[in-house]
Amino acid sequence: MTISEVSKQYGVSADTLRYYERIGLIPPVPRINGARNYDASSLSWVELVKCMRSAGVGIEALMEYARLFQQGEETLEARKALLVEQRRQMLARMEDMQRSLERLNQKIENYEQGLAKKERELRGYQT
Amino acid sequence: MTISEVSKQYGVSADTLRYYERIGLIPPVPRINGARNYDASSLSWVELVKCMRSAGVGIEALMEYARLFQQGEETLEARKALLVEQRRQMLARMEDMQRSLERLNQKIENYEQGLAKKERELRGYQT
DNA sequence: ATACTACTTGGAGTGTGCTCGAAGTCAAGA
DNA sequence: TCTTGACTTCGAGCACACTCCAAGTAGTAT
Repeated sequence: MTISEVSKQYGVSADTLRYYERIGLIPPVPRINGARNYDASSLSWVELVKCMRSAGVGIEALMEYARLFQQGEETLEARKALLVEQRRQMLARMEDMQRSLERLNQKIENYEQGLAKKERELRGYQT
Repeated sequence: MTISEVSKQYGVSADTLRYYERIGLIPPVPRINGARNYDASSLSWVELVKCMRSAGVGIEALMEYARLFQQGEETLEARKALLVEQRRQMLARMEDMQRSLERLNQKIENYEQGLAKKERELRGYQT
């Protein structure tokens, strides 16, 4: 799969795909005549990175994960610990957002009440 | 309330508080001898902005909200529409995170199984 | 052979959101 | 009166995560 095909398929720009590989966030993608040829393994990396990035996981953590991965089996524990820590942070962010969402809902409700009140007043003038 | 007190209370740096006011994200804070003296109204702005920023609402949207607010009652509808749109985006982000979280949970579970298997193998060698 | 297209690398540039430094003002305490 | 400390403004600088550009190469179609 060429880089532009991957770009379309996953909604990640070719520049970003090259960037991710360059900084070691995705392990080296196999080449044909120098051009990237994404295989199943590379694609699963792309998918993972896209998924984690969209959930707010930092580049730094994903770099570390890819680095550990390429060091082999002895890093299984460390990788798991990294993922668990990222999950903890993700949950914290989600709880934060939940609170903000409730606050936002409350605010919108206030506006609805305010607007309804205003409308009643206007009707009062008209009728 | 002085800027440093607000900073401590809300966990937002004084620089950031000045920045928010400067770009119009928080309406002008009353002064005493030139120094900011946060009143209840300013504090509620700080709290709102902190809450929304932490949930990923962009500076641009909050600037627009503050701008509308300062234009008075005729912008009630527009303000509500803005909040509703931000809620929509916030929900979308949360759903995205939910999916990522599930993916992460699955991945962690895989590691747990892999590690358990490895441990069984090791025990096998030992006993 | 020539042109076209899609790819390559390396490095510089961009947008967002702060964060810091310099130079100055003001009120309180020694 | 002098110093100390907290504040002020303005503008520059920084971190993160891309995004773009220039110059070059390799396979394909005419």
